[in-house]
Amino acid sequence: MDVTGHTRRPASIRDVASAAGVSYQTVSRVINDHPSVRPATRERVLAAIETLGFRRNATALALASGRSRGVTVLTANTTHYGYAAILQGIEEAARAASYAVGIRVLESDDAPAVAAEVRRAADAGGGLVVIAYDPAGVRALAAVPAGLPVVGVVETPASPPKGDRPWVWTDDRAAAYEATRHLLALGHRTVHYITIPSSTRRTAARTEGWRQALTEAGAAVPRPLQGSWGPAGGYSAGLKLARDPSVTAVLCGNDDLALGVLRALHETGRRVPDDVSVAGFDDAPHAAYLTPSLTTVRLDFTGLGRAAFALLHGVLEKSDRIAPHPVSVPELVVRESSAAPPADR
Amino acid sequence: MDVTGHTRRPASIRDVASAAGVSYQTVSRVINDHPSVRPATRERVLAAIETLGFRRNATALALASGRSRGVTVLTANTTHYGYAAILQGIEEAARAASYAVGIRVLESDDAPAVAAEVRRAADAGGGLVVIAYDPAGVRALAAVPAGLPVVGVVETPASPPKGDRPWVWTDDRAAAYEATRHLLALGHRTVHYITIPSSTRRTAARTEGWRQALTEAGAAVPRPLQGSWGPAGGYSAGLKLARDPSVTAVLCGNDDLALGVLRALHETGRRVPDDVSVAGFDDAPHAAYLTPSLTTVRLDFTGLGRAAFALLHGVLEKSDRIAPHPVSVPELVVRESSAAPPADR
DNA sequence: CTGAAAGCGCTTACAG
DNA sequence: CTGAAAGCGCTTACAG
Repeated sequence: MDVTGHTRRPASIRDVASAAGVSYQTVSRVINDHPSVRPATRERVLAAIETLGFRRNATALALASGRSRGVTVLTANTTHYGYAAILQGIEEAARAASYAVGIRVLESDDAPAVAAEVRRAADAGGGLVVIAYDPAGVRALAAVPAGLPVVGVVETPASPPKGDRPWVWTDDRAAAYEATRHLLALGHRTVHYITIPSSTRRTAARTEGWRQALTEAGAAVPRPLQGSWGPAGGYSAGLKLARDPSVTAVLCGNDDLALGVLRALHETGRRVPDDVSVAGFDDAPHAAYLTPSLTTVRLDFTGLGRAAFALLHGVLEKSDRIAPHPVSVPELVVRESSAAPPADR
Repeated sequence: MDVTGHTRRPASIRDVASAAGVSYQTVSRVINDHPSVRPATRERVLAAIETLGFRRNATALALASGRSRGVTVLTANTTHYGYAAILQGIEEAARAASYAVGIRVLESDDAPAVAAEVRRAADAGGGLVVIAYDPAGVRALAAVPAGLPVVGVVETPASPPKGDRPWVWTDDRAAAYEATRHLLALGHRTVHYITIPSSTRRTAARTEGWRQALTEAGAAVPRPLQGSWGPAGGYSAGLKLARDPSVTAVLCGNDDLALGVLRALHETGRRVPDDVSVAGFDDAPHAAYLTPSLTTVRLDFTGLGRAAFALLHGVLEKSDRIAPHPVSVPELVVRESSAAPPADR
């Protein structure tokens, strides 16, 4: 110790051992809650740990034991609402389980670049959670080498995942189905759809749900418009739709797209919901405060993140029964932006 | 190798050494770009690395060398725009420097809980970036033990930081001053202010800038209203202000607060900007797409995150000259939500 | 230019 | 119940 009270080098189990008058193996037993330690010995060790301010070196633990109590999240984005909320859920659950969480952004969706990022993520040790909502993420999930513990956060898959590589998802099909049904029930002849950027699969679950609702109602199925993740994409898609006077209802892949659509409709003089109804996905924090407030489908991304970590935790700890982590069902939230079409008024 | 082509245990430097017919120290020299290795030897080692798919074990590297090429970000939040953008900037810069980034959320601002989180963050090894925009963050920054490399992302400080514990910040005072001046120049008699949650200092820089602009103009200085980080706080503060017919200009601590204020004014029948002007801070992605589009002050949080990492990198690598990382100056962006007050029309 | 030794701070068998 | 040994995969001096 120097005069400031800080040890130059943190105390190791050997320091604790000599302070407590035991061998360092005994210290190891105490900090690992090994049963076969005499209570008196344990007390002495605990006291030495306290006075020396000992903290077990996580790096040495990882090297010696071969496990690292860490998750790395691989994602193409950290700021869009869905991604950010998933990350929040993962961090929450990881912290509760005393896991460290790392984050690595996939800047490119170029296959070799993605593969390199996956390798670097694996270098951290521990498990992986890959957010596979976009081409980069989908590629990353596919590029994870066998034997590496990984959970994918995916769009609703066409077929269930393999047992050792679990996935989590929200019920995208049901979400889109509900939202479309809501708009049709208001009297709209059809519902136009602006998508978030698609991952690899042409028949995304949301598109399916939307199409199914239209088909069941005998409504025409317009061609979906490709949007982006942010308001700008909704704005430009909205300008296109605004030129078509037959458009009376627009479903948007997320609330930020919807925000852009609202703006585009405003600028082109189409009133919402009087002339056009708009609905989104997510129920992001701002959805309720827009004017008009936004009809949307609430998706529990934070819960999804928690579930992803719980699954990963299960495979890492090889617990027999992985606790089923239900992700809440998408819930339609009707607000001001949806109403009957002009013809019905 | 088994039939699937995956080694059970990853190749170590000893495996590479025996494959290349050299000692493992030589392998260590090659992977560390040590100059004194004969080119022919280097080639053989490189070839063995390639064929065995060797990757240096980061954990062992950290344990043996005592440095870990990692940053842990300590923050009370990961989803609000400013926090998320800072995190994005840190990750970007860290990835470019081949650093791993960890994230740990401060759920409580209770002093012992914060101290515990700081200790756990330190356990990861490497450096720390603490986002000190709120009580939890401010406490965390103060609780970082001496000797641990740390950079604080802070509100504009009253006095400059110590040399070995650098801070970064945006010019909050100038930002608030500019926004307030803009509103006064439009003819408003005064500007009401809704704050984001204050950290410890009563006289936050933004409040100072706002007050200074008012005082210089000889305007009355109303009592600031306490908001939150999200739209809900802006909404309730906005309802209060809407009851006062003398309120014609409102400055909001961030764009999400402004969104809530817009909603409150709409619900109470006060038109923006005809009756009341509203301005925010941040220029978040949605600000330009709101109706009315939002006058705001653009703050470069991503650049701030990059700068924070650059500073940390400097102290970790003990480079003599820490590259000055300029954070761009706040920039007023005038949009539809601000105009002359009703009296002047 | 290259190799043999010691050690980073732990854990995991193996003794007693 | 407790201790002595070997080892996790590297790096850092120290030899030659």
